[in-house]
Amino acid sequence: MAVMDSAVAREQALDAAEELFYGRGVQAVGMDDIRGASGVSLKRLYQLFPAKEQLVEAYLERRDVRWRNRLAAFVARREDPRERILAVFDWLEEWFGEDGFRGCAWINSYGELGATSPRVAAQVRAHKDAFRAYLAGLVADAGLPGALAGQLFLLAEGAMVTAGITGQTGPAREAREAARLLVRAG
Amino acid sequence: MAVMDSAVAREQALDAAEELFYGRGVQAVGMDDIRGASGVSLKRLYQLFPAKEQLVEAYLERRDVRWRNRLAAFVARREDPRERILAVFDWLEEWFGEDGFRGCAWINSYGELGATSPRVAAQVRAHKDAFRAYLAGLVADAGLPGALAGQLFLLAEGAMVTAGITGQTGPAREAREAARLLVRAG
DNA sequence: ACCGTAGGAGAACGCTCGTTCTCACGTCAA
DNA sequence: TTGACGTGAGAACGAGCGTTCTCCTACGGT
Repeated sequence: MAVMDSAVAREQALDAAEELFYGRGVQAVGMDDIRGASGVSLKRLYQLFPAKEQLVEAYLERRDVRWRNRLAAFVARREDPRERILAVFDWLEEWFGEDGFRGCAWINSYGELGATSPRVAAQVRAHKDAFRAYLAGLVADAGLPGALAGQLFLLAEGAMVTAGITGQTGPAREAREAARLLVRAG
Repeated sequence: MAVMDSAVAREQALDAAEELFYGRGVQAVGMDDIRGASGVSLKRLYQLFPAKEQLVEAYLERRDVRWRNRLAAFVARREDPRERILAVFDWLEEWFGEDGFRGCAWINSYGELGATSPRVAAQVRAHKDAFRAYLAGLVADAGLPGALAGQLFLLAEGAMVTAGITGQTGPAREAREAARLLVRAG
């Protein structure tokens, strides 16, 4: 492969890392697999990410930004504050239906590495906190009681985990219906 | 260690497997760790479980039986059918508060091995199906609409995952409150 | 044109770990 | 007593993989 700008190589490495780590699990993917899929040489990889764990962290961080941006962009298309809350679950359904969907990357990573890598565990907690805070914002904007946010969060987490395990999109609709009832009750 | 009955050795191996696999993750625990913690020699271990994957399967299967029995025994103490539904979440709170709680063993195992071990993935699905069916039974006994079972299931899964990641018991109470509202609405 | 440097390909190193093998010992049947 | 057998302790084997090193090529500045 020809000489390549560092920023480009970094993105290609992260593209490969995301596809492989998410699809097969972190531990099942070697640095050599990343090289093969990205075309970035091992030497370059280790210049950009001095150890595999740092590549994992960078993968989770980039995915976190993208994931939350995609969600927020989808939700922002709705006007009504209560509709926005339900739109979260509509977006989950879209996500669950994508090719290669294999559950929540953070939940999976936590199961794989949470017990052995404090840094990954902290990143998972940060991601989930950010998602919960986002939901709390939507709930506040709709003038609904704060306790609702935690309940919606649990529904969304349950849907992610269940969709990941079963490979079906149905959990998103079930969660949406439960959310609708809770919003109405709130 | 003295000569040991096979059944006893098997239980000791599974005791060690459960403690270590659950506490540290499957991949972070070697067969030698199992030997050290159980006192069962490697030769014996491989007689009882011809490969590590079979030890993992036996661990998940024994834990599945015990987990569901514990839950059912706790719930059965309540008389009122609707109270029984809420008791599921009371039991979750107890479970989350136990020493060494580190989330749902099946969700964690799925994150770790779901992509690489079809047998483990199938066991996770079977466990979750059984839990969902149990909830559906409680819902039917209470004369509530069947759709409620899926919603309660998602709340419970969300609570497990969130309690595992945060190490707190609060998600059980949040899920219980949401369940109470959904039961009342149903 | 020439040299210093960066980069790519891939071999090599060292460690971990699943699995098997060796060997010595104790037990029990004949 | 003897010898076949099962067992425990632990060495050994072989593969996988994170990480580093070697060697060679190509390019950029002077």
